[in-house]
Amino acid sequence: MPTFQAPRGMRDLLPEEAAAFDALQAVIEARALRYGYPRIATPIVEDRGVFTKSVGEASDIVGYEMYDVSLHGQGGLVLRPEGTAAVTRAFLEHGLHRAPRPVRFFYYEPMFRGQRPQLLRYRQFWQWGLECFGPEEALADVEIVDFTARLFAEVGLRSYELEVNTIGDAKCQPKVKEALASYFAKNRDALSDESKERLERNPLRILDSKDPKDRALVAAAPQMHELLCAEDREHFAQVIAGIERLGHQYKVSQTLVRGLDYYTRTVFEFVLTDREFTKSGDIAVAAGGRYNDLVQTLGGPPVQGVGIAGGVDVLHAALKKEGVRMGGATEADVYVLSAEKADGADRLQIADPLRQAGFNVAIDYSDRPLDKQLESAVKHGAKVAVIRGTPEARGGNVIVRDLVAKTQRVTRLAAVVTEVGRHVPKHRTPPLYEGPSNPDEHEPGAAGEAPFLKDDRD
RNA sequence: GCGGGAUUAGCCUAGUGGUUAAGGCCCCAGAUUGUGGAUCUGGUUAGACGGGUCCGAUUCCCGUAUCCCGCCCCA
Repeated sequence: MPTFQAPRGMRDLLPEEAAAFDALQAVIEARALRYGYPRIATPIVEDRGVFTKSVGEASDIVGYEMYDVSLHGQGGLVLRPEGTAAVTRAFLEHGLHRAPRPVRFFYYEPMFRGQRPQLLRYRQFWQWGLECFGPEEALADVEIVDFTARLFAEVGLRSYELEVNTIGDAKCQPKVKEALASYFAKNRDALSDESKERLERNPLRILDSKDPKDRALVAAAPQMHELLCAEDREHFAQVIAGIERLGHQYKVSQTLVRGLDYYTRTVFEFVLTDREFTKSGDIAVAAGGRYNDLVQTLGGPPVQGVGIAGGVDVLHAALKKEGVRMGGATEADVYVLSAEKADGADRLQIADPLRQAGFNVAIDYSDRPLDKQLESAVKHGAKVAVIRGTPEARGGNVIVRDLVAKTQRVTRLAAVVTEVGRHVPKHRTPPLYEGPSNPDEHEPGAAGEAPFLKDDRD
């Protein structure tokens, strides 16, 4: 029995799953770049205040879901429970509120919340996210929804639906809360105990209560959109028009509110609809919204923003359920074996040019009989065995054996790379630098277009 | 954080208040002085952890841990 185990709600990603997470990151990050959202990485640990100020003192995340971090008894630090506030902190710390707007970020990072683990709810979980600082235009909200819908289409997620709503801005939200609070206060006795508390803390949250008692009251409550200002309604109308124009399926839910205090106006959730995931209530695969006051809340100038966060663990599970394959091979294509004992250096020497050439090559370290080594190579998923040390594989020759076709040929050492290449693919090493090519190399008219137009003012 | 269920080897499953806890898969080795996934034989590995009841517990009870379900909340 293991003496240690991973902490509650935290798990290991074994190679296959880790590869899937890497693949998801690559796809999401590439798309983010295509939308103009470069990656930012912030520390896993942040000042507690970053979240208490932004997410809301009264929210559960801040209340009791944050992990304290201390060094030599010096506290005040927490494991970040979400990305938006952390990215906003970085945005301000580096003076990026003075950078050309909008300022856009993508992130893909683990988050930590001390919540009770449940289906697809972990204490350490991965989120991808987008943050856009600057624009007040509804277009930015629409683009983020568009990003997510097209991302899900690209990776093959089908069973989800999109819900959108608006909850008003700083001027308006207090009025909405007040109106709802007074309505629910009048019917206080009919509310669930939970909602009686919510009445004090955040009456908006009563709207998405699951309790049947509350739901009846909510159904008869004043409609959110009737309580909002004209500007909020207009902004929301533009969001809806944009989503519609792009042909994305959506549903307006006037009871959709979010648990984080910083949201203003637009809020949205992408919720899984597969039965396996709806058994236990809604599971969001991505959610976000507009946060027009967050930057100010954290001590910056008035800069509006909008963003989204998606659960990688959730997305991974949903895609798996839909039969989508993710991640590259985790096993070497080529195995180097030998019938000779204690010739490890020779095996490494054979492997080296193959590796240089881009093949994934593993070595059998043992002096076991050749049949054992072959069996082991097959069990490790190898497609090709390179065998040395047999009578025919001497004097500068090795055997290259196709383990799938069960055919082989004796090959000169100098030709091993070529021969192996007939059976398994080479893998490209990602470039260390992927910048613009030398502009001087560009030849005007090379693609058939006319040479650069001359500017008459010159 | 609150409530309910579960926990037998690396994995899946059986069984029992009483001597060496069973089987399958996996893993290791041998049959096969060396070309594989089969077969046969052998081997390693277990009742989450800590208490209690009892002559004796893996089996009954309690606590703790983890997982699952519901609530809260949320990606």
